[in-house]
Amino acid sequence: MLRLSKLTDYAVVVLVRLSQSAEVQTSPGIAAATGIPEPTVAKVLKTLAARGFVASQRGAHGGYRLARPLAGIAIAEVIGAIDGPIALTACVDGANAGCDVLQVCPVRGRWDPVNAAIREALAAISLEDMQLASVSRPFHIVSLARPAASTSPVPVVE
Amino acid sequence: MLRLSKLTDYAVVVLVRLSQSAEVQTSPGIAAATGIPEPTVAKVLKTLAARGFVASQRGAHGGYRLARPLAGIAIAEVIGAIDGPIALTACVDGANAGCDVLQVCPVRGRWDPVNAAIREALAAISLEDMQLASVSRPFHIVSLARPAASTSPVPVVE
DNA sequence: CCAATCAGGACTGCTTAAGTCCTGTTAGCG
DNA sequence: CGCTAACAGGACTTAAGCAGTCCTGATTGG
Repeated sequence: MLRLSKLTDYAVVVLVRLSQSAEVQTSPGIAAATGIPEPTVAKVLKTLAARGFVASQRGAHGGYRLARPLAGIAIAEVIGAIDGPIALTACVDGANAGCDVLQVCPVRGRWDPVNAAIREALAAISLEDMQLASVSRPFHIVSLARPAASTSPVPVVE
Repeated sequence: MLRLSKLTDYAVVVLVRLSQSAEVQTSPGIAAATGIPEPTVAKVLKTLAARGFVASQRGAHGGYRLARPLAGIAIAEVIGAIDGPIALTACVDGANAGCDVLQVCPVRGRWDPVNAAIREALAAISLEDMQLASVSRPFHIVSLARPAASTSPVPVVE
């Protein structure tokens, strides 16, 4: 499915949430605001803090705040921080030892341009872009992969 | 990791292999040539046949052959056929009912431009492109995600 | 008629991510 | 000075998805 991990999705949600206030916010507070389970929020925030996306304040009345503006954070960075390097197959990134079909694989290493293309596409979109899209447009998911199956009525929030 | 399923990787290998001969090729033969386990090759081929990428000939002396030229097959198509639609998160493609944080999620549906960007990138690369790259360039995997950690000595094939 | 081959599905084991919990450290406040 | 609120960091458990295998049936050439 070319699936992204949920943690990365959560990270984006949390970062956008943090951007909505200059004050420090606690992980329980963010959990309540986003609906994401508190331990999971804490886990994501710790990772984000370790990677320098957010700054933490320990002790009573502590919490987290953004360390960098949303506009300066590319999706690719968040994915790289949470999910690891962007690489579609295990063949790349030097871990070739585990590939049994290496000797005869006709496309080995050829995913590189594909990976590069995806990386570029993800580097060109910042979190602010996603947030702006959220404001300017309502919620429509048609014209994507599937021809708008629309199984369930989607509640549009303006 | 933004990982692609192995089956998709296999599908690409198998398709490229099929392109190297106009004759029908049996799944055991392809398995032997590619190093991929035979049942897995058969599984991939069945899917590819169902999606119209390859044509099958049943009975004795049967086998598979390409139904379309490599140049006309985009990576995105193969991924879509094997892995399902290209969508990074479960929020898209109409399956919104399962998202618990839907009501408060500030970026819901905002992955759409990201998905679209990736889809475009993958639609622009054909299997022939990957094959050509394989011919024109040797095997070097550096200058990718990681700064060439080179934990294990990678055998460079010139 | 027999053997080779594809078609299609069901089933199982494994890998990996998601989620939870525990312990330690830091900082404000009474 | 002690208590409490909050982050830091890791270990652990569970669950889901996928890879891989196998079985039965249908088709076709010799």
